[in-house]
Amino acid sequence: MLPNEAPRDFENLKVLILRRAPELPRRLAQIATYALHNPNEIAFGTVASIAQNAAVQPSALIRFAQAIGYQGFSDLQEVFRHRLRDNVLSYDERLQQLREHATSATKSTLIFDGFAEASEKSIESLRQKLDPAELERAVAMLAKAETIYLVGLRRSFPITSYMSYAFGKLGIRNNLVAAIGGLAAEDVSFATEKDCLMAISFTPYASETVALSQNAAARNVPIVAITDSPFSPLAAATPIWFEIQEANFEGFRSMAATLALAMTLTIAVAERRKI
Amino acid sequence: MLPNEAPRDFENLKVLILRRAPELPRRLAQIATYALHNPNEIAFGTVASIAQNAAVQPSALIRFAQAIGYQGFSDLQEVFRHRLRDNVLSYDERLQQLREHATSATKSTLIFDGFAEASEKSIESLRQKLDPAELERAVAMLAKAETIYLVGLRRSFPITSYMSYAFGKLGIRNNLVAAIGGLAAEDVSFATEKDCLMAISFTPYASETVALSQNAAARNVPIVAITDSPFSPLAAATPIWFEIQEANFEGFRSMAATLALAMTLTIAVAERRKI
DNA sequence: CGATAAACAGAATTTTTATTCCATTTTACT
DNA sequence: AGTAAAATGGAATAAAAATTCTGTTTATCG
Repeated sequence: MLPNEAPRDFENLKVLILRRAPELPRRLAQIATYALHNPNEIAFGTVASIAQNAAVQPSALIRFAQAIGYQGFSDLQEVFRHRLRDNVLSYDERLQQLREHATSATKSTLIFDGFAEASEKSIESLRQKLDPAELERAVAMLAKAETIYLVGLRRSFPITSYMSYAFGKLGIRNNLVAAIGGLAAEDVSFATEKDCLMAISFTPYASETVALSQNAAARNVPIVAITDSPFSPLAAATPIWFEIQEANFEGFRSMAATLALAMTLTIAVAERRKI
Repeated sequence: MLPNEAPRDFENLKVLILRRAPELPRRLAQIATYALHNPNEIAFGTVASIAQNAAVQPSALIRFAQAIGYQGFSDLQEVFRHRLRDNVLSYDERLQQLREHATSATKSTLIFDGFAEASEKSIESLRQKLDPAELERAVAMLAKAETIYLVGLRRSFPITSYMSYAFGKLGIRNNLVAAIGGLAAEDVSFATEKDCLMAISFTPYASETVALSQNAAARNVPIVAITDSPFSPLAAATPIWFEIQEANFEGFRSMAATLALAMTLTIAVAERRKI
């Protein structure tokens, strides 16, 4: 072992682990991966608890620590703890710090800060406005559906595609309506009163989304909508809808709040179904 | 002592300590002050070390913890530690907190709160870790590309599809690689050294994404990657990559930080091109 | 394919750490 | 000021945790 192994700060430790990992035995390499993935777990856990979570023997943790140059696991753990000791501030403290500093060096980080802040604002604002009763009704309606049809184009497509992925994972039948070659209309025409349509659209409202929703509404297909204004054509056509006003940065709207709501609906529906 | 003392979250604990401090015996009040001033010390120290720093006897710490309603010092310490973990409060903890506050809420809003919190934490954590120089390099590389190839499957697909939409709006030539019918490989095989590949993948890494990236790397196509660990196969194959560890709620990872970074890259590239 | 060394799991042991107990001091009250 | 109750310090004990050790398995090399 070379001199000056066993760094006392986290950054160098990370480098060390990365460098040594490939040449470590299987089980120890597994621990290396786990450690970088779950630094907080290492910082707070006990040898026994970490061993359990990482699916290794307690003794392997000590061997790992010693293999990369520490005296024992506790010695290594110190470094993980140290990182949290001075660095991590509470939320409020961090936000505070940010406003005071605003030391974004480059143009790119300015942009990132802008989006980060827009995201946080959007989520905070939705959190305050979101009506629990409305949410419950939407969840109930979606949970009852045989098939959930997901309609969202352009800006909204990432959201519906996420929902489709998550519903799929959760074993909930869904149909991601993709407007390729104008076939969208046919997809949705299969929807019945026993299904449910989830429509997402923001200004300027994509005409297909609006048309599909109105068509579905006319055929008594239940609809849940996410949109950005009570004047949206989606709101007009739909008894259950959520208003989300995303904060924007330089004209580019965040999507954080919409995404959070989409995830909520997805999981809540799955939970509801389980009962 | 009223029922339901002993909060499990730091915010309420702070309130409790402040409320009880005036009526506590001298030595215990001293500990109360010390605890509020040195939360990290409480979180990481041992009874003996904290006692020394706070100039009290070890037993006083246990008495303090019990006096404000905890079973022992370790029980109290848990709360101080929890604050530093980036784990979002779980269901149970939220329900608990709710009972303490006597606020009415539905299951769905609990889920929403969970995702909102996870999103905020993820973004904050990325904000701290994001390296401006790395970001600049990524932007420069993407800005130079004739065509930007976007690769991301499953969980990552919403992100790449958003980027594709935004790039399109901004008049930046891009190619959203969709792995439909195994055609993805052909798409990317057109990429040359003058283009750039943007690859996004998280555990468990989609094999197509990894294969495409490696293939592109072998042909000297510049690559920018977003992934969740230095051990990720994407990190190995790529000189420029970003590590994002999204906080999760009940096992479902937020995507807020990834999305914010994606938006940043998109806009920053457009800005760079304008010059 | 067999021998040797490395890696490993799990139990045993040692060390560290939290908690309890009790004698002494301080405080509050008459 | 005297007494009872509460608070405190510090040692003793109990609990928990880290580390070491040993027999067994797995990999490596001839």
